[in-house]
Amino acid sequence: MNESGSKEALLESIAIDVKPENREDKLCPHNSNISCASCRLNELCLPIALNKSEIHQLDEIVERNRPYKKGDHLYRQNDKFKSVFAVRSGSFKSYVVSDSGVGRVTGFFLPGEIIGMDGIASKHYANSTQALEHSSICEIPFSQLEKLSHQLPNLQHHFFAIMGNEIAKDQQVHTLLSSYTAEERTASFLLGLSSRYARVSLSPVRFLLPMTRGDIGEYLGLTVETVSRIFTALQRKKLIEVNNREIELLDIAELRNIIGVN
Amino acid sequence: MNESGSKEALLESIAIDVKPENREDKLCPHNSNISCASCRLNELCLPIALNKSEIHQLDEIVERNRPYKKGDHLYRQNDKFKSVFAVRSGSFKSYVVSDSGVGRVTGFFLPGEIIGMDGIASKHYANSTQALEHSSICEIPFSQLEKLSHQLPNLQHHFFAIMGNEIAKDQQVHTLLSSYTAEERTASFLLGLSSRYARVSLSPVRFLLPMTRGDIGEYLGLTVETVSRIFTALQRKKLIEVNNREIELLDIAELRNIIGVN
DNA sequence: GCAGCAAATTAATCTAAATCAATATTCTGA
DNA sequence: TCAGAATATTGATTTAGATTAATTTGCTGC
Repeated sequence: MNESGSKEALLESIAIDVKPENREDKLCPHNSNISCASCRLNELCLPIALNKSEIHQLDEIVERNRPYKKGDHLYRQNDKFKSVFAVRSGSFKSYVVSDSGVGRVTGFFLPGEIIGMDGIASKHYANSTQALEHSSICEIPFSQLEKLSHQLPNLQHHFFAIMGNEIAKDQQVHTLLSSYTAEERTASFLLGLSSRYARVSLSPVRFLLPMTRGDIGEYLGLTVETVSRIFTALQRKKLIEVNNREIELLDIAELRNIIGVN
Repeated sequence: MNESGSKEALLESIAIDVKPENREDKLCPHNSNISCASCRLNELCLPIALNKSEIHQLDEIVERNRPYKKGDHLYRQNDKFKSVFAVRSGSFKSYVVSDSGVGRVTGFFLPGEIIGMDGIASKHYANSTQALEHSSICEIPFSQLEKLSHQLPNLQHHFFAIMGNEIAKDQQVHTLLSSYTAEERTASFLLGLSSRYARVSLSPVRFLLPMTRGDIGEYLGLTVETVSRIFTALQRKKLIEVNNREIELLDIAELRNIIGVN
């Protein structure tokens, strides 16, 4: 409820270039020769709470694939479940296509976040996931992750936490979709992105949207037109500054106010 | 689609046994002296995939609390996370109350289902959960479950699966809320309940709703009035028969058709 | 460098579901 | 057993956001 206030401190301290080419460099090179031990995301990705030797063991099972181009699929709906994935750089979206052909975006993934947990139970991925931009991934074969979790209580504990976090997050989205207005959804979405960027040491007030208005609309249960209109309205109210994919949050307090969090 | 006739009416309080001759079971479903090994839900609850001795170990850590009366809370939003819970009989709802006082239902739980996983990551429950009727619960202290999971790979594997299932399910709800009409949501909700009742060997075509129209509306992102109207409309179309809390699904194929699943 | 297409904006209508309002039914507890 | 409260239904009206349509902007590959 009101335990969300701690993010504020980060706001001014970090000012980071948003030009794509620099962003990638800063975040995580597409270079595959990095190890978990040296990865700058290791404080928020799987290695968190593991010690040196444990990280080394994790390292052994992680596969660092070639980079993915925009639009490349990590996996498709109904593919056999094999791995979960940690975003190393770039971003991804998950979506389902219904029989009627209408696609709906079910999630966006930024660096340090884990993709593919929806396939664990049924042994088949429940959605398709593709890169929104040039991106790189660490692939973690799930059976090996399970085996290793069994040896490393810290890893088991942490993976339970990651899954629990996903569940809690999904339930927040449930509330958002079942009771928020278009403006509230949009404000909440922008604030959510903001703190996720802050988490990877990028500016929480100025960032590039890796997804289209259409993607945002599908995710939030709105149409493209509505998303666009709300962006314009928020800009008119001086709460944000939009320039195509570039977003600046001008008044975070007031954005929070819109969704009733103070 | 029709359930085996040999199973007793486990939960007569919430569902109607269509075959009265099968009501030979004298065991009170709220009886606390049952063990996991003898629990009729053990094929779909935590003990699944465990062997005799493993089930015994699980049994050791399960606390079988006194029954809960309608309205009793299992826990409240922001309580310190301690346990997950398996529904033994009855039913529960989870809900969050926003600052503005508007409550939203985030989930319903039937026998054999696990409650409380939203608290694992943050160590505090993200919602409140209360009994919808006289119900009983198995409480599983999470730290002990973790410890035991570490000893029993089967249990670890299964709990990962339970969490993965929750994630997959939440994402289906995301799609439902972001793109389905009121009628589609309602049909999907009824079909969902139907298969969950089937899972515990209750009739998938005739059951009692343990929740109010208001609860359903909050869960589906609709108002009470809309839920009521849709029920009436579905009844007029001869797809269901409603009598206050009693529901009969008359044409499952056509209900499926509404949500585009054939 | 620009043709062609994808993405985004803006405006005018339309509509599904919300809101408002009144009544009916069912449950609960003294 | 009955009074009051909670729950449910039904109808009239309103409205937020969808739909339709047209235009503008940006981006990609030749």
